[in-house]
Amino acid sequence: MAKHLLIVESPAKAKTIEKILGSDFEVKSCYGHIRDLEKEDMGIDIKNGYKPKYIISEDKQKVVKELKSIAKKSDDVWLATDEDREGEAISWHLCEVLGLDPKTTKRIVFHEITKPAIQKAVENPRFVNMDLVNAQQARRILDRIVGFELSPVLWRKMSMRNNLSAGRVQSVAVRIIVERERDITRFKVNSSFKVEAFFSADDINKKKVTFKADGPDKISDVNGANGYLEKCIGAKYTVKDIQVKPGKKSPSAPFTTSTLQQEASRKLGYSVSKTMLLAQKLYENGHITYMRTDSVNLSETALDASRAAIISQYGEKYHQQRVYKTKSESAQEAHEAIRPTDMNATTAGDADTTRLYELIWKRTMASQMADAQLERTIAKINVSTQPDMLTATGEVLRFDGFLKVYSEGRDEEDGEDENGGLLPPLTVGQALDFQRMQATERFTRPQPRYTEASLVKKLEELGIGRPSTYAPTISTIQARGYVEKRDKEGVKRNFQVLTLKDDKVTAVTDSENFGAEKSKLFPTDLGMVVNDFLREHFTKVMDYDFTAKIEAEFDHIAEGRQVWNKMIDDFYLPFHENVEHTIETASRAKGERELGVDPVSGKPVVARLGRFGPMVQIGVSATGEAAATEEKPRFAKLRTNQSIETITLEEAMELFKLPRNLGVFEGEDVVVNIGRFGPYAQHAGQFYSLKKEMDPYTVELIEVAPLIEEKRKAKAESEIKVFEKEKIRILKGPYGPYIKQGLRNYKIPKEQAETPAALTIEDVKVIIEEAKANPPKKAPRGKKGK
DNA sequence: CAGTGAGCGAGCTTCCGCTTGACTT
Repeated sequence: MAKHLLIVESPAKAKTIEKILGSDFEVKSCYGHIRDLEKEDMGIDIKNGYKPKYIISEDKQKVVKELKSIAKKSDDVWLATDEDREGEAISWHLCEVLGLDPKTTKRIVFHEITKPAIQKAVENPRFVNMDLVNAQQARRILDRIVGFELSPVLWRKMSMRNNLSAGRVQSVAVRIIVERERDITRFKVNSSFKVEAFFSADDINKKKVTFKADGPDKISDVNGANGYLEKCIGAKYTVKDIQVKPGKKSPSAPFTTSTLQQEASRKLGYSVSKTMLLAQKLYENGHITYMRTDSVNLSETALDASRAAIISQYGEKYHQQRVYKTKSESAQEAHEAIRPTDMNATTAGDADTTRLYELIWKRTMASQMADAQLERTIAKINVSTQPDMLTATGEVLRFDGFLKVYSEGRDEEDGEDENGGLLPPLTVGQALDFQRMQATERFTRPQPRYTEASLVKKLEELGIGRPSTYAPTISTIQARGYVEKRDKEGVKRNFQVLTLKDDKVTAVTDSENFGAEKSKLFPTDLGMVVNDFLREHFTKVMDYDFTAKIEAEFDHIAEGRQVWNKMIDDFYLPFHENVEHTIETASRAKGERELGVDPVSGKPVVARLGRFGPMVQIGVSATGEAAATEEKPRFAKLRTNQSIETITLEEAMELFKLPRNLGVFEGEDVVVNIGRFGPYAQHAGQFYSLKKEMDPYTVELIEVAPLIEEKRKAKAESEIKVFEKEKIRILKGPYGPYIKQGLRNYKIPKEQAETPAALTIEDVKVIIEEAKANPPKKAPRGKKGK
């Protein structure tokens, strides 16, 4: 029997540490927080100094019971939760629950799971730091107050749905998305002309190659561009000056949670939650260190291992030991950076997991490798008819260094500044062989919409959220319907190109597809209306630096310079008064916007958020007695990519043209409309998707009728048996026969699936009953309890 | 993939951070 019980947060860590410590210690995990504020009355006794009321979380009952029984049998208990605010609080909660005295119970900390680190920790135990615990309690209580007081305000003041929420982190995340969207809407596109000249020259092997030189500053309009090219007709081009400058590139720091999510998104196209899921697997299988971290630090053992791997694979000159410092002020650095546990392992699990592992491996290697050495050549070219010179730039890699294994991906925001590759050898005074010059119209671009990963980057910069909450926060704002992840189709745009060749300037109009985006975050109308409401009434909490400000106060509490419930009191009194005042005075938020008047009836047309989502409306809703006499207003739902903020009167009027009744086919009306999945026709209770070339606004019955017949035929072929009265059908599916009742499908048990036509209605009912009795449970993420 | 859209009001919803399962197709 082990003498000491040592408790850590993560079970995967427990296993490793037990091996290191040997049989004197039994190492168990508590799986994170074991207690939380109860939900009734916010779990805070506000009148009594904000005394928190904790309960053991339902999903931790079992864990706590087990820890209690082992603790009883052990000589003593050691607390080895993470060394940060949350970890300290977990240790204190463990003391409370296991009946330990925080003043005497041994508390140890380490930042890496290596033998020397753990042994050193065991030799230097301390006790629970109550100041730090109080800082955590203040954090927890403030978040509960903000979340549980603001959300109910939304329930009362929003016209839509009832699972709305607001919080210190999520509401600011939504604000970031909303403001970027409005920047894009407001953005004024400017165009200008960029001049490029093409020359040919001999390369080192006396072969002719073409190289490019850039013209002077951008020219603002087509006349200017034309004038510039005209002036160059017949000009002589000579090399005036050549400069060669050395340069270097350095590797990035090893991965933190946030940078891993960004790179996996840019290079592998993984969503933030996919990255975390795969990283969790890698961690549990012992391939990488802990994946929720804000530290860029590598342990001594990791430095040694990567040095050995670099030297053996690439040689001594590729190695350069580096120590990185965290830029983020909010970092708590309880763990190491994310790195492989074994630098010699190359694969780990299935293809997707291995790709993520390789990314981590390469990034870790590169972080300990030498700089890449560059040589940049800048040649100035004189134009005999112009005062300004052209510039040709070339870049050559002299030593690849860390680029041998890894180069970091780039966000679109970083812009396009590609340098040409190699320039042919040039000498000062050399006359150049001119081929052509062209002035191309280019357009300014607004900032791109956020991806999940670039939103995480922004949140981290603002110090909002923690590594363990980035992925859940992004899920929450989508689940609440504030933000949508979707693609945007590009639009065709024309641009002009002027070309000077053979002493003649010619102009052509070319076209490009622009503005196409994939998997970007768009605010919904609900998101924008909620955001505006919160910004108007709760300015302080919605400030980008609100978190930073309160974090500074939590630090004061942690240093023992401030009393935690005094800090909460200072926040709560004005905040709560603001909540009460808003409930009393603010009107319901609808985001209403007048678009103009209906040209036919002369009635006003408005766009607003209705009870069932964004809509446009002709005419004003009348209430009371007037309602009986006045003509009712007409309503139309907005399409998926329309917004009440940007929809025009013309677009709104289009919406009222649908649904269209095309006439009668086989005794039933055919109605076309645009639904959630695109344009469709409805006939005799069935839905038929329209073909791409069919426009729901103009399509005629003659075109739609064959579609219905064709689909119906295909359907009949897949039908095995139909029970008309019960509206149940047995159908042929790709995985075998199945039963369809309304929208729901039921699998047919194996034995019966062989002769589906033999099934009676009684058999079918039994199958459905049984399927309903054992419903396939869907596990809602993060939901616990009933 | 419908239409619904005002207001009444029972009974519901909600936060952030720390950890993993246990579910199907």
